[in-house]
Amino acid sequence: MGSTTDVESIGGAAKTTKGARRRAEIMAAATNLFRERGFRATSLDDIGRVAGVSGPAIYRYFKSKHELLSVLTEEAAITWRVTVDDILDRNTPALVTLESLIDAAVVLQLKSGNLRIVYQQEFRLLDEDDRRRVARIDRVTMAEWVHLLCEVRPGLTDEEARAAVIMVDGLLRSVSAPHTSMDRERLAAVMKEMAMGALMALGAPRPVVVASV
Amino acid sequence: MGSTTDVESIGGAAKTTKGARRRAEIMAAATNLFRERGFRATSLDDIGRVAGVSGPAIYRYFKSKHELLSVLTEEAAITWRVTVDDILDRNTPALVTLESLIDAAVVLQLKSGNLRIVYQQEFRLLDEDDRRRVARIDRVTMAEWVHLLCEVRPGLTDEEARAAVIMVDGLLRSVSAPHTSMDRERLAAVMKEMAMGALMALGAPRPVVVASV
DNA sequence: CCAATTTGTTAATCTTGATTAAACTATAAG
DNA sequence: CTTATAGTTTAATCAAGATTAACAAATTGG
Repeated sequence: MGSTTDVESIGGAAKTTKGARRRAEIMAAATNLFRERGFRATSLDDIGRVAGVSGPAIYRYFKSKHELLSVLTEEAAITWRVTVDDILDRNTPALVTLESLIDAAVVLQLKSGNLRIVYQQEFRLLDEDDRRRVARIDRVTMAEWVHLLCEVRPGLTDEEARAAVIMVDGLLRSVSAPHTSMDRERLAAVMKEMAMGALMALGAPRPVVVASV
Repeated sequence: MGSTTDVESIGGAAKTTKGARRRAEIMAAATNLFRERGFRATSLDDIGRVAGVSGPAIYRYFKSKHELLSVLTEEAAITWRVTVDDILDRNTPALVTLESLIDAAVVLQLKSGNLRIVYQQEFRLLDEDDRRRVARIDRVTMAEWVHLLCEVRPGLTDEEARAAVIMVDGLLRSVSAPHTSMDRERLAAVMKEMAMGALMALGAPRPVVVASV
């Protein structure tokens, strides 16, 4: 299946480099529009218009509007999964690993926040099969997080750790860079502080603050 | 404004008690369906079916499907605003007030999580006017939070505090009770710990944990 | 019990938007 | 230059679903 192609098609056309570029444009346009208006409120014509192509041309790249969504969500899930695996492979001490995960989550959120939000908000619209496939990817990622968190905060039950991970995910996901005038660095720092703060506060005695700044 | 009516109509029919009950059923059905499938993916027939009435009957209570959404989101915004105002009126010390706010947010999330999520996810589908109206309510609530947080964590800029509030909101909102097997009490405790932990970690020296449990 | 009003129902409309068809252009291999 | 193949376009389809219309049941004040 390998070739001179830039981006291997996950499930569409795009053999040539130009085709791959066009495909990417469509995905980018779709991501932003889905984010702004939602999947059902976005028409293929809308997507085409933004991607600089009009309407049904999208069918050259995706079997259906639905598949477009499916590819996007799968991409989001895989990206995150790969990132997590990568960090876990480093075999650093648990706390360090946890920090790395949060750093990575922050970076990803600031870089591809739109995709992540589309993933979260439109997941429910996937059909049974797609949902199952994507959920399977996520399940593994979640299990890793839970395991790690239980190591760092012994005393947490699995259920509690799972809830905690969901909440930290929600915390980070609620940030969209364009919404603030803060510079990226500062925003990233705040995100990390809060995420770590939330996790470390868990099941611990109320931490003693030595001094306030 | 009080009367023999159960629920004051914000903008529809429902003069009689029975009418009010029916109206409430429709709103409840809509809330749950919007939450599960999203506004556009939910048809009026779907809503009617769940509310025990069929299809276009809903027009007796709401001018349009759109108004139904608008009423729901406004209700969510107002409920939260009233709760916040109530707590602020107590004039307790800043830190206590902050804790009370979080307690209230947790309770509200566990009681009306669906409505809150619909509010967040479908806000973007409101038309200009509705959006503005609801946003105005929210702006005030947000300002109060930011003010309070700046008092508790001096050194934070307004922008930072605003981002922090958004993140804590995201943290809490990501919890849906049915998703976990934990009992309510425990879940609420975890939510509070994490929310407070996230906020208190902000702009503070890394807190020193005296002992882990 | 009766006319007015409120609630509902089912059978049209009408629009929007996904998907297909049919026909056309660019382009790369020969 | 010629042809097969991508890549596109515009003009049909077709279905779903929000409104509306035209009626019917029921509730209410008298």
